[in-house]
Amino acid sequence: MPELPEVETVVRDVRPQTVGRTISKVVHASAKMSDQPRRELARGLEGERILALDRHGKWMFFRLPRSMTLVVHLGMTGRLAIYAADAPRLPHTHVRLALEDGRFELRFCDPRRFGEFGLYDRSRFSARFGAGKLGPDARFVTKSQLSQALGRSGRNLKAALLDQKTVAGLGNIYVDEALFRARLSPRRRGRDLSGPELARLTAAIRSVLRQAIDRHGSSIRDFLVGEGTPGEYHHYLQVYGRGNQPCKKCSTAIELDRRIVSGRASHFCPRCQPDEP
DNA sequence: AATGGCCTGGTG
DNA sequence: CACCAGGCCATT
Repeated sequence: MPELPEVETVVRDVRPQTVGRTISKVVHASAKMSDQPRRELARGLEGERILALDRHGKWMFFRLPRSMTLVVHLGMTGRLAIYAADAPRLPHTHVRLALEDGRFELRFCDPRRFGEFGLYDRSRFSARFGAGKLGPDARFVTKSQLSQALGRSGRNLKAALLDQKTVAGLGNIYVDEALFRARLSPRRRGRDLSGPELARLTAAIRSVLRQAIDRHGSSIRDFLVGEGTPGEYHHYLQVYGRGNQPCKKCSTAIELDRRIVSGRASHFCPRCQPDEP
């Protein structure tokens, strides 16, 4: 569930407390979380200064010296935050990194373990995240980038936009919200969109993400930031999670369809988002 | 391009 | 007890 706005919220929370600081000790790293044992993480991280924290889509990249990168993905249930070293630990806290004199720790907690916490060198990083692996970041995607990515796709919009190679950062919530705002059916094919429709989709993606970031993301289920402050954007969702409820624009019942992308719930207004242009 | 598996907490 | 949440990768 953490999508781009939630990850951006975490980045803004964690960045001032990590960038420029040194990782003094890998206090704990659970074996089940990654294929890298604690001693391997310790060898790569201890004594290193965090040079920058970047985000691309839902991925977080802590830049370290010598082209090393600490990669963090929150999966569905991941949480990343700074805590006092003596603060009680959440269940399923898989990694704890002591910073500077050890009074504070960066902790990674992930009950469902869909997330990732791993150290990459330059070659492993580019093999995984290099050219063509991730699409442009959704926050500032342009119409021409979307046109490039969708222009020849025979898949429907819902599937194409969920694919991180098309555009990076959208998940089930914000795809449904962006399509509603763009008045496009999730069943439409990418290659069938007109110029004005592509422009609408571009603007919808950017504006829904900007507004969600302004509200610190959506806190449905278990997403919380830092000390546990919830985001507020779930109060502004127009279609996600509103199956059978009236559309906020036209009062038609919002549809919930699991066949558009199998296994995924798609929420949309059949009147505001018609299948034919 | 479509599907299954990973994983576990919460709900009916 | 069955099922659902779902991002991402591997497989078909």
